[in-house]
Amino acid sequence: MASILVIDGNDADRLLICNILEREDNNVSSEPTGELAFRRLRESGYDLIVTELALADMSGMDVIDRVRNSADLAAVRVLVVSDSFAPSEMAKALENGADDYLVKPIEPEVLVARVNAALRRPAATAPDGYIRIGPISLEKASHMVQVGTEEISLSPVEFRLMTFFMENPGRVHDRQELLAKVWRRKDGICERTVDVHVRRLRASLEPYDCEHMLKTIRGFGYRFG
Amino acid sequence: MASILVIDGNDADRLLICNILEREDNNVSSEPTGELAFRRLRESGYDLIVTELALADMSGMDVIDRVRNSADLAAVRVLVVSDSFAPSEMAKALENGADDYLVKPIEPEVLVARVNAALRRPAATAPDGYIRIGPISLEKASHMVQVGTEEISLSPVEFRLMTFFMENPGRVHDRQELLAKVWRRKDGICERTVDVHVRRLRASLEPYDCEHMLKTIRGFGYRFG
DNA sequence: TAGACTTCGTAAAAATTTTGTAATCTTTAT
DNA sequence: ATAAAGATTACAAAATTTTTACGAAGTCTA
Repeated sequence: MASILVIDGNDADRLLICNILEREDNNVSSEPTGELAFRRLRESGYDLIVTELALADMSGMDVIDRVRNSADLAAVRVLVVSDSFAPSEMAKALENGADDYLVKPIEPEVLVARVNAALRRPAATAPDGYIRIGPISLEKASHMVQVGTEEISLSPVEFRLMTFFMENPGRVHDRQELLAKVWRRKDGICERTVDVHVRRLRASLEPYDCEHMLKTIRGFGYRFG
Repeated sequence: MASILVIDGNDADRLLICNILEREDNNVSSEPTGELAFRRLRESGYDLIVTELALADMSGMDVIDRVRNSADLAAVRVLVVSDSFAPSEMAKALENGADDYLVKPIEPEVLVARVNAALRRPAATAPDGYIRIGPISLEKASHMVQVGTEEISLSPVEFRLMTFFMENPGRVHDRQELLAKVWRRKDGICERTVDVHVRRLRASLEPYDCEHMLKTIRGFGYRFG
């Protein structure tokens, strides 16, 4: 179940969109204007925003910009809905960082498919590579990992492993996959090595009671999140 | 500059797509059939594939599946192009892991915008394998089973058994069938073992009053749903 | 450049969980 | 009431993961 925020000044459209998404078991809220929407975004976390392009107080383009330029909203997907099918407008929205662009009238099946596709994709990381999951935040550029407000120091392999987990949270990764994606080699390293590094990562998280975020899925591998 | 592979049996369309993408400074190759395309994929790396849905030797859907199920092609984006605008077809393609779905005739500006957007985003992932029956939901990707809102933890065999039941609900399965499909062996294990595992599964569901979903069909086997 | 320190992969012991079976109750159908 | 089928329980072997330890290789510093 995903948290979705719908922004549309047109009451009928807004309700329609909300209804469709609620039927799919999502946690849906909605606002008619950009300002109200951002107030809501500040209060609680959302996975995805569906926004009309022509809002009363700002353009959907502004919504994209503000979301994409805010580090803690980097993971939020933005779907733009527009009355007009103008290729140049679509191009601009997508270039600015929208995840998709739909044209009204809304086809329920299409909306659902596009929303789910956007949600299924791994979360985009901000340009500076800032990722945040729960109390843990990681910045690729500065090679920094924080738990809560404290910085923890990780070795190179540990950092890459942590990055991989944070970029792909919530799914199981078997040891082979981790060796391939984190160690960048399919063979030559024994699988137990992964265990040891997971152990070391957990040890780093332990002082902050976060070691439970790295779960063992017996018989398969590990899952973070 | 991105490496792009265009797959389309229709020569005119294929050339058109190639032309549009080449104008954008991409490194474009093309093939008319799926087999030739995969031979090429094996030889050199690509960032993105644009494939027609109806190929001569395989469906575009097969292209998606093969790409998504191959670890070394995980980062490749797949854009599907189709003659027909059928919401259900689009939904299926996106669900299977396509990154986007375009409808012919191709609008150059739209194609370019969609391609660039797909390249900018992280690649879509293989389908989740999310199943939901009544209050129970199961997600293969995360290896997670929830009853209502609570996560329950299952052992490997229990998870496989649960998955099998949820993928084949409402049907009776005799013990031989379960041993063959869940245990992947026809012999060597006594039938009573199934009983024990069913018991364990029920025990996990019991706290949520869901054990009745796993019914005993006396003389035949078990049925879930 | 030597020495101190860190990191990394492996191996092996220890701890833990899983799993198949057998033995013993319970239930059901006739 | 009785036999057949299923449910429970307990248990020990097997499989898997965790933890510890260690030497080689790489880095940094003085």
